[in-house]
Amino acid sequence: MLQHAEVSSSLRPFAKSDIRLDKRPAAAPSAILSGMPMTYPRGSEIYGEGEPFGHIYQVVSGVVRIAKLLPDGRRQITGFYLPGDIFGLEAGDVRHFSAEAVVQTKVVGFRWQSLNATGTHSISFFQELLNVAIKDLRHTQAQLLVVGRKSALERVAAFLLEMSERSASPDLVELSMPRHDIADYLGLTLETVSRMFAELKELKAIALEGARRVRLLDRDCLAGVSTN
Amino acid sequence: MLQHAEVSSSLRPFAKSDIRLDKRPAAAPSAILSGMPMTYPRGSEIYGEGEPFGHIYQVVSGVVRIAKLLPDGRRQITGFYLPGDIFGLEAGDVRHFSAEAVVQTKVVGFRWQSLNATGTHSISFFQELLNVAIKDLRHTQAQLLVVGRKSALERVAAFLLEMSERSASPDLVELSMPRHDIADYLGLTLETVSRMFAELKELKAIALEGARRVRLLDRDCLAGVSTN
DNA sequence: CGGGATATTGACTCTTATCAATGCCCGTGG
DNA sequence: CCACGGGCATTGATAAGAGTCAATATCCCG
Repeated sequence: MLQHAEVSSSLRPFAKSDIRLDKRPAAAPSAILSGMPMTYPRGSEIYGEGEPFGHIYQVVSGVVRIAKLLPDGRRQITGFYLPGDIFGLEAGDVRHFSAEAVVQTKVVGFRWQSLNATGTHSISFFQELLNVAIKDLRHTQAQLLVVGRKSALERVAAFLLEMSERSASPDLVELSMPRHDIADYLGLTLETVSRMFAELKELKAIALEGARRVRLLDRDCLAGVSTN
Repeated sequence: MLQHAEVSSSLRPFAKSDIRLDKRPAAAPSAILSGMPMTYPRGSEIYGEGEPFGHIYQVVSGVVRIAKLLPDGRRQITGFYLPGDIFGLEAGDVRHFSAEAVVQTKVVGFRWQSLNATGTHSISFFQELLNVAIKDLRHTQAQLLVVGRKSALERVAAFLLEMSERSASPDLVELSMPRHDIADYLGLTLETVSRMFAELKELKAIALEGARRVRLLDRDCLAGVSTN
């Protein structure tokens, strides 16, 4: 196996050797892409803002976050991508956002150039890709409503419901991301996120089984709090 | 002419007769769509959340806002669409957001069903549509950063720079939307928007020539305030 | 040009950010 | 197996920014 000896601690910068090109192609959870899988360690960058645009990706396992930074370090995460999700579409030739692995993550990447070459793919392929982009757009617009118009408690409740809907076990949600990432997704601070978790606990809407494992006790309460 | 006798005041609901189906097809500013133009009076709905998805549109003249409401009336505007812009793409068969004319607005609409019929259009048509969706996605992601992470003053400065870039006369920007719409686009209240305009005036970054006409005096100052 | 919508400004409140201290988990090594 | 250590999370006290309510002022829309 190409497995390297040591995975870095989360503070050391990642070397190229940390990113593993897997030997065998693996079937992706959903069918529209196949390609050479790559494995990224927790916290590593898949691509960065300003880099040339070359590939689009599908998550095989793990979680990816798409984010943008302001010069002073403030960060907004625009979305989390789970197994089966496609990310990395660009309209121009340069990346406008960065993509990072939240935990150790396997993705399959595909050269845009070859996908885009006329003759290689049918109209239905581009219709499918158009659908992916439109759904992503819809999600980002919905998130804009959450961030622009909801209170801190409503945002956290909405986040938990979103993660629950996308989870294999809707009543016991594994949050693979730290509080800081949740905060940067919701436009809050990590302290406020923590306080809102505590408040939802008092409302008996959730129970925490360790910081990253949330049991949803009262989905109706959560939905009411979230103001859908 | 099909012009109806009276256009409503902004509080009365719009009748179907308020929406004018123009007699002659008009060339759209950009080339990928052509169709029957429709004219909507100021404040009227082009489509509403929950309605079936039938058409996509291109703005010919005027301004369109895309918005979503919470049950209690809070509203988030996700974007303003100017002449040449395409809006109204959906992934499913139902509208997730509403579209309204900010001022009297002319659009051309196209049946999605016929656009989407195989054989009617080439791959490059769908590639072009994919580009439209991706650019819209990028814009919404950027707006999420503005709303999630910037201060009120930064948001208003960013808004003015955005409108300036999209304006025919970049130094004298015509804002066709009221303060309330700007607030709902930026995730603020109209009072705060008004105060931030006043603050930018004190900084000599802008001058107001009536509430809807903004002269940009110091673009560098605006860009500095906006923290790009 | 007239009047109702729209915008500005002010006083005060409240939510959330900030700064700071403590606690807890989990992985690591003895 | 347990103790240790370090990132991560929680909790508390205070401050700051934006919201709310309210009273004019101004502007455009017809």
